[in-house]
Amino acid sequence: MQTQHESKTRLLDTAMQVFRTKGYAATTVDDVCAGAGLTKGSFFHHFKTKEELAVAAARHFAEMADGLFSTAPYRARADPLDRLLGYVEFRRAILQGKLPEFTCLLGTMVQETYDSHPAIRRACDRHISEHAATLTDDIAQAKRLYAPRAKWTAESLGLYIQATLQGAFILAKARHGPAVADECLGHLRRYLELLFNHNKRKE
Amino acid sequence: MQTQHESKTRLLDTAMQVFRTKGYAATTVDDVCAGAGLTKGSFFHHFKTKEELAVAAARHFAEMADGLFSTAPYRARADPLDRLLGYVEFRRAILQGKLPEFTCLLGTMVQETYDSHPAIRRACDRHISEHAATLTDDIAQAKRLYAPRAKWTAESLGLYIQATLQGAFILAKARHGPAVADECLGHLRRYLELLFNHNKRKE
DNA sequence: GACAGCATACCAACTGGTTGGTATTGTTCC
DNA sequence: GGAACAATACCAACCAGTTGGTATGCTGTC
Repeated sequence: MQTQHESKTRLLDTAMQVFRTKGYAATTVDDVCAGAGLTKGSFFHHFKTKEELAVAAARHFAEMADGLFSTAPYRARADPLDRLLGYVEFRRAILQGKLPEFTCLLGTMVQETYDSHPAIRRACDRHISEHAATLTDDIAQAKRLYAPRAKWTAESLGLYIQATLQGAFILAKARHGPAVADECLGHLRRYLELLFNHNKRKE
Repeated sequence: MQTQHESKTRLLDTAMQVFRTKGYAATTVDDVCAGAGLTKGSFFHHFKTKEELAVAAARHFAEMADGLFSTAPYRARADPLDRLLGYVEFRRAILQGKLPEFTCLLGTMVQETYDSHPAIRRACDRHISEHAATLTDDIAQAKRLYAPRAKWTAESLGLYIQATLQGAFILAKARHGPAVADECLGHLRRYLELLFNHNKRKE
């Protein structure tokens, strides 16, 4: 009962890590098996194909991220804009770890697979969109309070934030370090502050 | 004389296209050969390894992009901020084509190779940074004119613009269409307008 | 201008190793 | 005893790179 779940979870954890380091195509099933300390026989008992593993890993990653952000301290703040800015700062704080630890599995995989593996593309799309959607409530509330007449939608801003994060990760990979990403998130924060008239707030 | 250059260019053009569609690891040397209408013998005459092809393709891509942007009509505008906003709008206009036509080879390749192929990572890093640097002059001039006291640097804003573009491409791939990317660039434009007090300009 | 000498461009067939996936046989837990 | 899980052994397809060779120039010399 536990072993079954544990083995599958171990495969998914390893897959997440290896996919984020080498990408989908370059990671072999053996890589994942070795990382999880299992053999191929076990692997193909849990997953029909490598593609199925990728789809499951995308879901696994999304669940992990969901747990991380929904319980983060900034979530307790009263003001919706504070929560939104808290999200960005929390993202910045995470940048301290190693590259494969803070980058996004979904963005990494969808780049290679969007044309050749529709199932993976769909999984990545759904989970990115769902994560972006976790921001829309706060954005909508903040908009009502601080920028009620603005023309943009809460949904599009949520996606823009995701895009900036994904792009920041790419630059961090290119530079082999998180410093650029931190600077990018600084600009993102400034954009949000300008959008919501952060300076004039509460005066 | 002509044949030699033409074959190599054809290999590079094909590589650019296939890499952008399937990523680095998933494209085979045979893919590139078939696309270029050549054989492996010819391929390995021009490139020692597949990795060397990737590095050359990155350079090829950067040269192509350089030609495209340096001759674009918006470059002729007198005001530096107009040129900067022109760049963003030009990027939006390009989104009309198919996905492998407007996405960035450098961002795509570096995601998969940053940890396993240092030479490719370095090439991508250099060409992304160089492209970002083509914006810094305009940004610095615009800053002097419209936001002289701002704390951010021209260089970091250029990189932020690149990050946003890269992220917009990822979302476009996930959604299998450029609409999201267009919305993202709308936000990016708004950020630039807010940063440079675009509304109050020339008053 | 013709011919030797040489480098470049290209090709078809092959190789050794890898990879996703399968078949079969235990093993463990209820 | 049977269902879930895991290990070993194996395979056919694939892939980066090699080999050995041909064709096409280009250069200098007489």
